[in-house]
Amino acid sequence: MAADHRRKILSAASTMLRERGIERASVVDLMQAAGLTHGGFYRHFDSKEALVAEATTATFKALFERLEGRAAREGQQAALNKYVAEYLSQRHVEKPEIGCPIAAYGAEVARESAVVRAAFRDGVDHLLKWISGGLACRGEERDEKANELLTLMVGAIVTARTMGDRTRSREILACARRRAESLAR
Amino acid sequence: MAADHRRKILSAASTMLRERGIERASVVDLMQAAGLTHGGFYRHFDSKEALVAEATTATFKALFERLEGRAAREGQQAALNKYVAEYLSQRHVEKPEIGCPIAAYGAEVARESAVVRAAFRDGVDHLLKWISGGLACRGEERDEKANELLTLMVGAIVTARTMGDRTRSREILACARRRAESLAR
DNA sequence: TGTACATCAGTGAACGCGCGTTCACTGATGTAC
DNA sequence: TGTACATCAGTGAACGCGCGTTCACTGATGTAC
Repeated sequence: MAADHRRKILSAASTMLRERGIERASVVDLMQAAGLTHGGFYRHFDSKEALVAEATTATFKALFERLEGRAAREGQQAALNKYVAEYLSQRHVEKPEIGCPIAAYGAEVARESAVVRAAFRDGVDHLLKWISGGLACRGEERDEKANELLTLMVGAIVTARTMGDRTRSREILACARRRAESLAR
Repeated sequence: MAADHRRKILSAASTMLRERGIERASVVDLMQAAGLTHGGFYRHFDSKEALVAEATTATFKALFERLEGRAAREGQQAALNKYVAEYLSQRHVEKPEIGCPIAAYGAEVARESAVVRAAFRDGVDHLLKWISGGLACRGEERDEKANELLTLMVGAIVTARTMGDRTRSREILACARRRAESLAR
């Protein structure tokens, strides 16, 4: 029961952090979204900061489970291509709450405590490794391409989200997709 | 005197917004940084929101003045190359307060009011046009390259800042720089 | 140029509000015999 | 299997704090004659 509630809080946090950012995701709202009252929060987590770190880890973990499941079924290259296509979509621009945490609150993380930054960094590291594993080439070039690809994807979503305008954000996505395809093939 | 103070508030806001993000840049701290007490704020601006919009416009304006000054002196292509080199530098990763507002608080802007989003969008639009003007190629390809270049730059800084680790952020910058050079030549 | 008055920038205390966090309490869960 | 007790998750009121904003007041600036 308690463990179940803990999972619910983490899941609500995972969503709300990406939707609202760290600062605007309050403990009260979070607990309400998990179907609880705010007082019980500290039975599960030492502080909001600790929750943010753990929820970030959980968000990345859920992503990797999806990615690795796909890779096992369809192969690494196909899984990477699907991930890139999903990432560079209008849907991702409009639904930060189910999307990439780097694009959603990466900029905020730089101003957070060491615990949060460490959780985030581990996620980014792992993601880079996974992307690298799905690329056709070998050696150093592979890591370089993975860096460029992630950079391009994050930048495209952040920039597209600032535009509001669908036409402009579609253009930005289309340009990123073109380059991503040439990197991933 | 009053106009001078107004300018000082805008300048302090321009810096502090990039350093701390929108939420964490409080009116009290802002006014103190401008050498004033917080009470007088509302003689100059209707609300914090109005200030954020105007400060964003001012930040972009200052950027364009620098860029266009350089372009007049050294030519558009040279000015673009210099801008890209400055942007994709370790210094930019470590000093958000004097850097690009898109990388610093672009992700936050998506959650702000229409006034703030409009100010931001105008800045991004203008920046894309300026980048496009500095590229060697012509026509549609030029706009596409400008989109990809800005996307790459924003993504590199956001991602590098989440890493904390200098070695990793340097790698990310180096990869982005390599691609940027091939786009800008 | 000098005087009288209106305007308005700036001060600092105060406002209500939402935040993260604490705490006394309730009641359910789980352990010991 | 049943009873007694300890543990602990969850509630909801309350805490101090910093936020954006307001306001009565002060004093400097600027205009009118």
